[in-house]
Formats: sequence, C-alpha cells, structure tokens
Amino acid sequence: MGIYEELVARGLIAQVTNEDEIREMVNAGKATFYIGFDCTADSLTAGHFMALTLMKRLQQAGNKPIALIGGGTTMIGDPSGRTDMRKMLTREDIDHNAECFKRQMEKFIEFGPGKAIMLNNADWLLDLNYVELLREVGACFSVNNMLRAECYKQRMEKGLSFFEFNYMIMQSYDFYYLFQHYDCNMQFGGDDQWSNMLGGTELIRKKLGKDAHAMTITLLTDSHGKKMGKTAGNAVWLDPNKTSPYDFYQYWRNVEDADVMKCIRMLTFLPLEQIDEMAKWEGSQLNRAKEILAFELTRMVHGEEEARKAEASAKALFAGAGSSENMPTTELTEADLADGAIDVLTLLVKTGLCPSKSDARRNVQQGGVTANDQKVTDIGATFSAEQLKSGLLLKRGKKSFNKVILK
RNA sequence: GGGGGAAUUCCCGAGUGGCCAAAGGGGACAGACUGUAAAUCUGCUGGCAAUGCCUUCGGUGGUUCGAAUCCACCUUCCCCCA
Repeated sequence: MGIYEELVARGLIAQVTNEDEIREMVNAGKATFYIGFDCTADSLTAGHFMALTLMKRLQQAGNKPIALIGGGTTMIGDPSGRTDMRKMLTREDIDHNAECFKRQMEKFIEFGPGKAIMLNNADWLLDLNYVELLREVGACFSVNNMLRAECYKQRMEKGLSFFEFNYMIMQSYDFYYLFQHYDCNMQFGGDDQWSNMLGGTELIRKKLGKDAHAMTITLLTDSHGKKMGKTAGNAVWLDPNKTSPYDFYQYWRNVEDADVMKCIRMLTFLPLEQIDEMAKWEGSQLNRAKEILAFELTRMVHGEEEARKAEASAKALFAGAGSSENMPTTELTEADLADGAIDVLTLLVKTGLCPSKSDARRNVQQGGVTANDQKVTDIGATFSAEQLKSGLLLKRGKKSFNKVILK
C-alpha cells in the first residue's frame, strides 16, 4: 500500500486537483509540498496538529515538506468561512506568534538540510509593490470567479471588505513564489482552503504554463457536523500553558462514541490493521478506544511522560485507582485562613474551580461539590487547618477537581 | 455623495419611561440516568458583606423623582439609490 492509499484509507483526503498524478508523485516521494499556517494566535491548535501529522506521514514516504509560516498573510487574515472580519493584528503580535509556531513545529517535523524547510511569507509578501503586483498577477484573477467562491458565501450577506478580499491573491502568490524558488509542486491545506489553493494552481498555469497540484485534508468534524478541537468556542491548544496536558488528554478521552474511531484513524499513527480490529468494539468497550486515542495524542504532543501522568490522574479520579500525585494542586498558607479555617465558597474560587462565589454557591446548592468524596451540602461549610494539612480533594461536578494542601 | 435602518447579558434575540439583572431560544454549568459517551428529564446562568446593595443594554453628555427605553453629539455596521 502506498502512502496515498493509506491517506485515503484513513479518510484524510477531501479534494484533489488530479488524483492520478498526485498518487503517482506522492507514492514515489517526488512531491515538494507546502502547508501554510497563519499565525493568528500564540499557539498551534488541535486543528493544526492534523496538518502536521499529514506533513509527517508524507515526509516519512520520502516527500519534502515546506512549513510556511504566514507572517505576511496574517497581516490580512483569511475571510474563508467566517462571518466577520478578523481582528487586525500588529506586526509585533504576528512576529511573536510566528516564533511560537516555529518552536512548536520543530517538535513534530524534522527540519534541516535535506529534510523539511520552514519559510515565512513575510519575507516576500511584505515587500510587494502594489502597482507592480497588480500588473504582475492581478490580471490573472477574475473577480467574477472570486465572488462565486464558496468560502465567501457567508460574507456576501454580511459584507466583505476589499482588504480581506485580497487574501486569496496573497495565498496564490505564495504558491507561485514557492513553485518558482523552491520547486514546490503541491499545496496541502484544510478543506476550507480549497478556493484559495486553486487560486494558486491557476496562477501558476496562467503565468508559467505549468501544472501544480493541490490537495485538501478532510476537516475533522464530529457526528453533529461541528468542527472538532474546540471546547465552548475555545481552541484546544498544543501549548501546555494554554491547555494543560491533562485537559488535552481529557478532551480526547471525552469524544463521543460515534467519533472515536474516526479520530484514531485520522490522527494517530497506529497501523491500519490494528485500527480495523478496534473498529469492531462497541458500547462501553469504546472507552478503551478513547483511552488509546487520548494517550496516543497526548504522547505525540506532550511526550510520553506527560501522557502517563495525565492517564494516571484520570484513573485516580474516575476509577479510584492510581496516584493523586500529578493532580492540579493549590497550596494555601496560614494567610489564606480566617480563624484557622476556610469556607467552601472561598476555596472553590481560590482553586479556580469556580469563577466567582456566586457560581460556587450555585454549585454547592445543586449538589455538585464534594470534598474527599463527601458531598458538601451547606454553603457555609468550613475546613479546618488540620483537615487541609492532610490534603483535601475538592471536586466540582464530575470532571473538575483540585487537590488543596496547607503549607 | 443622497436616503433608510441597526448596536441589548457568552451567542441569537425580545423589550420603546417605573412591574428590568432584562422574555424566549442556543450554548455553558450542575443534578438524575449512564460507560468520564450520546439521547432524555430537572435545575441553573452579572457580582457582592445577599429578604438588601452594586455594576450592565455601542460611547459621551443631557431631559426626568426615575432611562435599555426620550433628546443631542460621536463611533461602528447593514440596506437602498448614485
């Protein structure tokens, strides 16, 4: 089985410009491909992670990856699929984000001579001259076609500024530039990038009379059609300071039954035969699959040790086995106590389990708070210094918890 | 350039002088049922020294005993005409 067939079997490929040519090229390890990453935040997300695994898979098959950091394109911001304009970022923010991206990527992909290369489109986009650019490539773009692009659909109702409208031209220019300077013959990206990517292949054809290819990765959606990798509107970050390894583990441990196997197939590097075997599991057996998914991904992103810790904490909390050593812990000092004790509400806020005392009160009243597995029913309950010294396991709901110790 | 409309809590969206911390829905959170799943049902959803007090309806000022609601100016956005 070639790498192309494997990608298909894993459900990773959404659209391609020319299947036969791409299959042959990729299987023979002849592709030099790029994936662009716009640095809109200071950490990569679970969504980017899938793109990185794809880079790795293709690299392992002998193809040459280019990771393109969007220091230039982020100055504009991709309007694809969005209902409103992105916040404009400053040059400093973008540079900072680009640095963060770089560091995270280096953990996954091997860069260096003969291996993958990393470029930043700020290096060529920011120096472009407006009139020259219009004369060079502007004539190759049909506004009529651009307006028809699926990715602008929502914006045709809410409004699209000329500023953002140019994003497609910038991205197309990237491909055109990489094709000429780095022999880059293929572009990968999320499926929402399809229009932008075709802009590039068309530009290359029109300007150079040559064929370049494009291929999109299936967007990872759950069984309700929602994008995965988000919790309540917040991204699942790869930076351990923004999403702790434990939370990262829990995110994948909690995917719905209907989505586990899809995630394992698309995101992990487990052999397909093993995955096919697991696909037979059903009902509560799927919990085992979820553990494997969560462990594998946490291991890839945060390393073996962090993955084990996350797993151990989860077992300690949910299965009553394993150690509580690695649990999130809050240390108190005498200064936090009033009259040698502290009340539940204050404690819930101090540990970060609740954002405010009002919220803490509601949680206690609804029976969602336990201390050392004893339900707390009184909002006025207090804990003495003696109780705290030996360690107190405070839980809010089933999944949020914190160990409290008095120093 | 001319004309019309809009901005409300996490999101959508009602509210057009006091009965408004603000309907309804979504989401989030908690409980029941479970398998750390889904579906379903229930509760809950600004803050605090809590039968009360404080902050919030794009911004700034004003009218009024009292303003999300009325007036003026400003900001942003949308629609129609050019």
